[in-house]
Amino acid sequence: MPPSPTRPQGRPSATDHAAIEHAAFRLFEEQGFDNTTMEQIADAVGVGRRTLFRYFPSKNDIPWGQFDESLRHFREQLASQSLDGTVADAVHRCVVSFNDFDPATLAQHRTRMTLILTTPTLQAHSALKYGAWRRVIAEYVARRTTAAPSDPLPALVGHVSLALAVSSYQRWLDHPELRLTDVFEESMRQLRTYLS
Amino acid sequence: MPPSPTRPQGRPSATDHAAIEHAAFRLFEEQGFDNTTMEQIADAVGVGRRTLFRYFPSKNDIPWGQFDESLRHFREQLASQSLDGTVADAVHRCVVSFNDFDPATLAQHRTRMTLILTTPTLQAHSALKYGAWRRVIAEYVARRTTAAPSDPLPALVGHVSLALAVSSYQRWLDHPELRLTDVFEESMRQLRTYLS
DNA sequence: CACCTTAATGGCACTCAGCGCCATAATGGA
DNA sequence: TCCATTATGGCGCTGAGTGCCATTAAGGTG
Repeated sequence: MPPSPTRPQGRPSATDHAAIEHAAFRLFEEQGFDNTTMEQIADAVGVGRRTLFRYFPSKNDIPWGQFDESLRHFREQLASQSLDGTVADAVHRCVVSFNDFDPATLAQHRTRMTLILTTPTLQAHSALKYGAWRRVIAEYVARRTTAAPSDPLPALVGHVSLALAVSSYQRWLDHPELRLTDVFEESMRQLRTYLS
Repeated sequence: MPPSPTRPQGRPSATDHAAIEHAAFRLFEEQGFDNTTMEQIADAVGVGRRTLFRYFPSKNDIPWGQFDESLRHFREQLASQSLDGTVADAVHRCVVSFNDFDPATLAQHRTRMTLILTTPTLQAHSALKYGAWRRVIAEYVARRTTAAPSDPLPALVGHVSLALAVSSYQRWLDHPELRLTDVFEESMRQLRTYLS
């Protein structure tokens, strides 16, 4: 027997993250995020409201999809950076690559980010998501600089990297003709110019 | 008759922002922010729950006090900057001065910021407050650089200034012996070093 | 086939933030 | 005394989120 994708045991799942996301985004687009209730999403998926909360800890987390898992990749990519260049270059490379999406999924990503960046409720929630992202960077910088725990640099780099990323995204959403990674590079250049 | 502080007319207020803040902070400290209900605060103030929502649009806004009003000062101070220096210097000066508090109110300010920066619920809500703060900076930069509305620099400067401010605050909260304005300066120096 | 274990579902009831509605209270003025 | 003005606060509702628990749908074992 081939060790088939073992269905462990127990009652099979009635849905999955992708199906919920799909139904939810359709409703968000039709009625807006705040006007869509978890009950409506549950009905659209064909599942109980209670079950939704087992897949996403909150309604605000639905637009973020598998963000938390993607942080693991981000962490690993940072860890595998060569130690030759500067810390700033390594961080910048990984931040850009973290946001370099397959053209096939780009449209979906644009929809996602538009929702997140234009809905106040989600703007607020994103602070928590961003916090986890910043922490990944801060941990890397701390390791690379063998900084004391109280060294302010790691946290600062996390915050500034986020600042660059979010303002790049805002520009990218306004200008669909630009490539996201190019916008990142341009923002970085602008910041360097501004500060000198 | 001296034009006495005209009490306009109508039923007098039963409380004010300061009294609510005071009662709320006491409860937040005793039980934590999330475990404190609006009803408890209302009882402590001696006022109806419904009335609280006329003074603060949400529970999350209570720790921010009169932040929205202070943005007006911030805007005016930026507007009154000399045009001699660089935009970066003007922004930096105003950001530092915005966070230069009277020693008498410093302890209160530290309590406030500790609460905001360590409570996840409030971290999330702060994104909305920060957004308004960033907009003030972005508007100033746009004016000073006569930027096209699509110019990315104003938004970028807003984001990066915020990044500096928040990481400075985190450091200041960890190190009570430091002066907040000094921490700002140090963060700015560190950023310049990091990027060059 | 009956039975057990495992794991997911989903209903129910509850708390709490927030909001719309509106009757009521407390003031100054005519 | 009556009126206009303005704040209060009670009531009832919606909707997110949670704890609890009975139920369902598998796989495995004798």
